[in-house]
Amino acid sequence: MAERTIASQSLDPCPINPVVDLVFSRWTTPILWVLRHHGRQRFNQIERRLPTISPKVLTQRLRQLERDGLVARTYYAEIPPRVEYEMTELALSLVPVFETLVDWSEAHLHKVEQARRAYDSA
Amino acid sequence: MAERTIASQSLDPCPINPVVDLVFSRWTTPILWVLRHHGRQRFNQIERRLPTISPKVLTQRLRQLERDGLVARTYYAEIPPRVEYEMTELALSLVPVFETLVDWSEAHLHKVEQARRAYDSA
DNA sequence: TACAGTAGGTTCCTAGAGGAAAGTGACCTC
DNA sequence: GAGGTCACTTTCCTCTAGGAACCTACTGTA
Repeated sequence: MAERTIASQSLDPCPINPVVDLVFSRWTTPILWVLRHHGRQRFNQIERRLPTISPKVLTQRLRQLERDGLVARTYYAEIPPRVEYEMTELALSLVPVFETLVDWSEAHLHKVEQARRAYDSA
Repeated sequence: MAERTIASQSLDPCPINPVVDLVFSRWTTPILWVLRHHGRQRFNQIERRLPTISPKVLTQRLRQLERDGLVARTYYAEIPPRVEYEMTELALSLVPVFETLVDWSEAHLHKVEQARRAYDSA
């Protein structure tokens, strides 16, 4: 490992922080998961599939996902109004990321449980 | 996370939530990133590389990572005391996950910026 | 004598996320 | 005319993660 100056030490950002803020902030992965596995969904459909989310927070998250280009919102000016949400192509490009995480969970998550039990008993 | 019980699994089956809570909670990826790219590090070395973290929070995060089996802590009973932190094998198994995220960022993150500009100008 | 380095611990406090519950408006049903 | 549907919006409130500042014991150094 090469010598580094003090100045360069502080300039050492974690390059995955932006994508972590984007994809792994609260409720975003459950929402994307619902849209991925159930296709286009109306607001109340998503709400029913995520029983512990409040409508205020669901609205906030969907707006954020729409602004980030991960969710497409389609409004139908009917009475009563109808709104449908679906994943964009950009969000679909995240599917391999999610699959990597699922694979890691299946292979290694039990070791985390083991480590916690060992730590707590010591 | 406490509500993620058997009952909610049928309605809320996002299987990556546990690993998200584990790996992508605040400060954990920057800490792991520092350990990955600079090897074993002492407490103050990590602190200097993450200029905006407070010592209290750094202690909390390191304890949590140690409990989860992602970081190994070695204490040397010298005067003044010396403590070194390093990634465990379990944490090293996450490296492909991080690389997947880096790849996605390089390929797609600029589209998020575009989407935000388009949304904000509309 | 005074101070710095070491790895944190402790106390106090605040900003902000997020939950609960009620409201909105236009229409349809009973 | 009372209530339901839909997609939110608004208001109020609580909880907690996290920041700031200070403290610990011990020694080497100026």
